[in-house]
Amino acid sequence: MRKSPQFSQAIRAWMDVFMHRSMHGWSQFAKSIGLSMQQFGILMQLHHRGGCGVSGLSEHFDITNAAVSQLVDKLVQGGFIRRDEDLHDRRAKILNLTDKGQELIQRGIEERYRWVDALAEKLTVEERAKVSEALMILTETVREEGVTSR
Amino acid sequence: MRKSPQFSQAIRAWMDVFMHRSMHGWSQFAKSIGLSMQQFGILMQLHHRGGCGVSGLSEHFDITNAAVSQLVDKLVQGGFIRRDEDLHDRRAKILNLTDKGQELIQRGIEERYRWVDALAEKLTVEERAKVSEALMILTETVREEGVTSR
DNA sequence: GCATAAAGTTAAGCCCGCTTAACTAAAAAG
DNA sequence: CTTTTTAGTTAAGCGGGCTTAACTTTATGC
Repeated sequence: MRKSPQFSQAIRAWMDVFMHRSMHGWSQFAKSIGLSMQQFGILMQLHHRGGCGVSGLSEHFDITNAAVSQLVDKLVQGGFIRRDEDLHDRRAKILNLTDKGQELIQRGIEERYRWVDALAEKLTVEERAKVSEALMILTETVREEGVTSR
Repeated sequence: MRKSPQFSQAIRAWMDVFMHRSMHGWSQFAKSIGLSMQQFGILMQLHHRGGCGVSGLSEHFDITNAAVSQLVDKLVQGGFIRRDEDLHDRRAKILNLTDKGQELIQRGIEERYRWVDALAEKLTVEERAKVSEALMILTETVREEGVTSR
């Protein structure tokens, strides 16, 4: 327990506050546009892993291909995603966000950022600098080291 | 746009990484103990706003009292929460986590913290100090100012 | 080439969450 | 004291997500 209780304390407090806001915010947003969290989750996943097949999603969400296929169906009908052909494997489909899908996610992200920007305005210039540096450190560390924890 | 693009950049990058991990982690955890996200959400809400009535929850989640009542039913049957009497208003119930419920949430939170602790170990001592300070600043700001964003 | 495996879709069926509507019980308003 | 409001529950019914099972189409291994 010598690994800096202060650090643990700090990051846990922040997680509490942040998670709570974000989770609620996302689910409100999804509901506001008439999407379930699962459907929205698929859009999010496509947003930041880029196009992938049905199997990729079913693995990530730990549900069957059939389930994904059905969810995808609704999203295709809604015009949020496209089923593109895979040129190298004619069995496979590559799922991609349409422009409409992209814009939607972008809008959601912007909304989520708003309170954080409001937060920024309460900080002094130095505080902002400190926070920026710290978050960059964290983000880099996660990305580089790929802290899996799984 | 003069309000520090660097700050925005930093916090957005972190949000991306963090949100993704956390959302996924929570839903896996809920599923692993056989609870839906909605049910789990109720437990979470009770966990950190403390006991409250049915109406409080229905307002927060923006669903009807009937829906909450039914969800609560399952959680009561599962032994996660209790319907206590309100001494000042005999119509009302006060919903509280049981010990089992408390432990469950606590365990979930601990699991969520694990990857963040793993992350801490990749940092140098100075980095940890910087990050601690920054997160304390953020958390305090949110809590004090109550940045609502709503 | 032929058997087997893999990617995806479709349909039937189940459970779940949610809503509306009808109801009970208690508090507040007059 | 009666009327109206408020807190909560119950039941019927709808739509959604997920699974299993059966099927089509394309790749792969021998």
